[in-house]
Amino acid sequence: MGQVRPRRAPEGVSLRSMTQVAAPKASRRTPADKHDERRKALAESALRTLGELGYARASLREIANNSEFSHGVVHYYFNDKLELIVYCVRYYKQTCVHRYDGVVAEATSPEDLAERFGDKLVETIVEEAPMHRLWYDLRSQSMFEESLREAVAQIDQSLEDMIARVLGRYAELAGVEPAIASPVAYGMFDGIFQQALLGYLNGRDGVLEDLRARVVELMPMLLAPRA
Amino acid sequence: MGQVRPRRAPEGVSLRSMTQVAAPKASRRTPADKHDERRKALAESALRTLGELGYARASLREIANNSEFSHGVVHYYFNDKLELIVYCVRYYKQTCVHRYDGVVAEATSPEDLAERFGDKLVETIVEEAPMHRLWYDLRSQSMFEESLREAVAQIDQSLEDMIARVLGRYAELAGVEPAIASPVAYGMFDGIFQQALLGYLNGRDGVLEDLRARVVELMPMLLAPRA
DNA sequence: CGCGAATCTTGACGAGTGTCAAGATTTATT
DNA sequence: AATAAATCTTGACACTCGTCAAGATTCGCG
Repeated sequence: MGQVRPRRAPEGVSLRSMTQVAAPKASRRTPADKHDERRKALAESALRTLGELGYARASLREIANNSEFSHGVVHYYFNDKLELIVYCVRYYKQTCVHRYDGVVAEATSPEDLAERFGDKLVETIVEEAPMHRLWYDLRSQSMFEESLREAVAQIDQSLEDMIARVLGRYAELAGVEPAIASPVAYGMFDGIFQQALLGYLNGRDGVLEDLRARVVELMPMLLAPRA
Repeated sequence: MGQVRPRRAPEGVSLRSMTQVAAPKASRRTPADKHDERRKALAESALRTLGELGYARASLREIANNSEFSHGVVHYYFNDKLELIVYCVRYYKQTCVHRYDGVVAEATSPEDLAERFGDKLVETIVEEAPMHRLWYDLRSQSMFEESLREAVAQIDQSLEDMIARVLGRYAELAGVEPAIASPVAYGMFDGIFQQALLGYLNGRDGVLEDLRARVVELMPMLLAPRA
């Protein structure tokens, strides 16, 4: 009786599926890969609904309705709602972490980097506002829900690392050291980004231009004075 | 049929109850004041539960259970759950806005002000962490729930004004102008405060000392260089 | 094809939710 | 003290939720 279901990922996201977006072509399609692909497809579909309604208001039925699946299938691929949502946000945040890799690689001067960085920040607000508010929703929920904290802490760390790469390259191009440690830089940028996101969702005019200008204005202040 | 209940505050919080904490002693106790006092008592009680469980998980029954009221009375003083919660957060945030008035008034030097400010920030995390996470919860929810945005925007504005007073006095004591506009300053401080709050709730060591140090380190960077 | 495993659908269960109304109780007023 | 208004309790209604299990369907391999 019971225990009908086959093996499941023991917890969270399998290592392979998190560290590698595209499956290697070596083995054409193992059943384990199929399972992971299905999870991703479900996650991508769920992300739309989650980004629209947020964590608390997005029911599993609503998520399933806006997808090609039925509401029961969720429990086939995820142990519970929390695991689904953590998987979704992790899956999405994977791309966030590398959003500015091009900026870091291609910038030719400090000023150039600052402007490209500001542009990208504005761009992602316009194109992915629902995803970002979902992330802030999840992070806020983690302040109440103990079981969310580990995943949130990991994502936060990877975002901090991303900011550290941007600021590090910026300082390198300027030939100086950053004046502040990366946690501080991340906290600051996250704060003004969140502020801009909220303003954007509120329909306030000028928030995007302001964000861009603030980033460009702020970056030079984060550099140590020349020796 | 229906419509049994007497007059209600048409929406949100009455002006008098928001702008004045203690009722004037002129009229000893008008029935309207009694009504407001009861709302405040209910709000204070609700804030405990809301700070513990957050917006979505705190049911009206749970809120009432942790108070001297029954669950039905909520709808006597508030039109719905949303109105109650907005009232609660507004009620609490009133005190936040003036938390640093003493710091601004008593500081004798820029360094003194920065240290007092850092101390106060640390203090409020330790003493009122549940209230702060409730605020961040509500603000995140406002990204999804249109009807929360006006209240959130007002509170955000009053917090920005508070930061502007702190930074303005700091610059005044230093004899220079601030290098950044107040929205930027608010965004930054809010970001690192939120970061510290999250770390504190995660039980990470050193977050409070870090917050204090970061504020003290950051403040001088927000001043324009001497002319 | 055939058979077992994997996948998916369907329907239900129980718990919990916001809301509301009818009546009990308290308070204020005359 | 009597009457009306204000306040509070109680219990219910209609609904949604996450979860789960039993059965249907599809898939993959011999």
